[in-house]
Amino acid sequence: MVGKQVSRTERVEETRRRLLDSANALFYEGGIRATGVEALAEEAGVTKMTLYSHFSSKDDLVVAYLERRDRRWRESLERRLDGHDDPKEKLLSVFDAYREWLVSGSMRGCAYVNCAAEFPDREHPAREVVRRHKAGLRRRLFELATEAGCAGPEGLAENLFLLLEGSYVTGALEGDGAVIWRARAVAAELVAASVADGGRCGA
Amino acid sequence: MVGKQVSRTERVEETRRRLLDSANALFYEGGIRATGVEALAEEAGVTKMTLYSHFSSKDDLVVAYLERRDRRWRESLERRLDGHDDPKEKLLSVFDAYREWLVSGSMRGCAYVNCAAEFPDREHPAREVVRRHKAGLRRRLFELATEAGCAGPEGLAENLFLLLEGSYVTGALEGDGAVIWRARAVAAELVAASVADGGRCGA
DNA sequence: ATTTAACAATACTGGTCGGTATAGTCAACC
DNA sequence: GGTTGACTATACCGACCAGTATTGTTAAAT
Repeated sequence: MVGKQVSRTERVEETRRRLLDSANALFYEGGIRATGVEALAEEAGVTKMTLYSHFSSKDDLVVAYLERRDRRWRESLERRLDGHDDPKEKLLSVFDAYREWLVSGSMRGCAYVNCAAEFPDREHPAREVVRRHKAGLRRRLFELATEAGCAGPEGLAENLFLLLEGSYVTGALEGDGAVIWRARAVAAELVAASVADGGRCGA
Repeated sequence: MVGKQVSRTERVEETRRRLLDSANALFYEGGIRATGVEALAEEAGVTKMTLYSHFSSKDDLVVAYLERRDRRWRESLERRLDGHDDPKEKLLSVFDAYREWLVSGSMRGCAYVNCAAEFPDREHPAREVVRRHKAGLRRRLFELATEAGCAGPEGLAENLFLLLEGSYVTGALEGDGAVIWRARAVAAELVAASVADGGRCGA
């Protein structure tokens, strides 16, 4: 019946984690601009003052939210990739990961595309996170395409990237992740062509 | 030196047009939520009261803005299509139209995707316009694919749709429309394959 | 020439926003 | 066991928001 001793830093980290959890839920589902700091704090079970003792401003929290979401997405993707041996399957399983990521959430689409829609200013700190996220995905696709022995891996990676973006956005708009399967099928054709004919396909 | 006589209905239509012009500029460039009705009215050179005599609410204006933008996009697209005879070129020129539409504006991306990002509620009246817009593009692609004699025109149209969405979003994020050319190149491969092998490509 | 209606000008409502100030509570820490 | 600091509670700030009410003014319509 004795409550476990909790250190101060543990408490701080726990509070910060809850705040970021709330940000992830409310910012993603309801939009960033539409979500007030008051609602954020309440969802996290803390007061606004506590929020501002962890983050210097709402923008600061927005950046932290996007960065953590990016980190979690990468981890989720890598776990998925680890489940495959064939490099071509790995490459295509990115589509499966995206579909599951979309369907398992509230189907609000790409947090980074949404963020760009809400913050037109390209110099906004959040937009830098958006660029990093997209660059990260592109790089990973390029690595996977290279490992799969695809000819013209940059071009192929770029084409797969476009299919991912298009199907993710569309899936979100319609509330149906099935369209990502279609994109995957097209991607499979592109990958096959890239292996077969020396990368003539759009490279 | 005699000012031209202007009828009352002409004046009303002119005012409404200016309001919609302002909405098109400010909503698109700065985002809908971030743009206040006061700023809208000022940009149009009228007062807020006048705005509310033309539109019953901001949402009402948002819907009108999206609908007019959709109408104009369709007209612009059809003009582009009329410049081509070969049905396969017509199909691919949709990509050119999209690229020019993106580059000629303020590179803020798809107004409908942005709208969906700003209004999470799928029942919001603006979201209905978004659905109509996307459905319209899909239908047109299907018609063009059919006219081009592509096998499996529904599947091909869907694939081209995904490439358009992906490249348009990406072009907007990066502020560079060139990526749409890449999507066009992939689309050309898909179209060629669809004509050649009876629609095996992702259909 | 009178009526009518689209407009300007302005002030206002009630609400929400991001962010701050102040005072007090409680448990980990040394 | 006293000190520290993470936290609560609450009130507040100025700014902005969507939308309304009121009172002109002007020019087309009749």
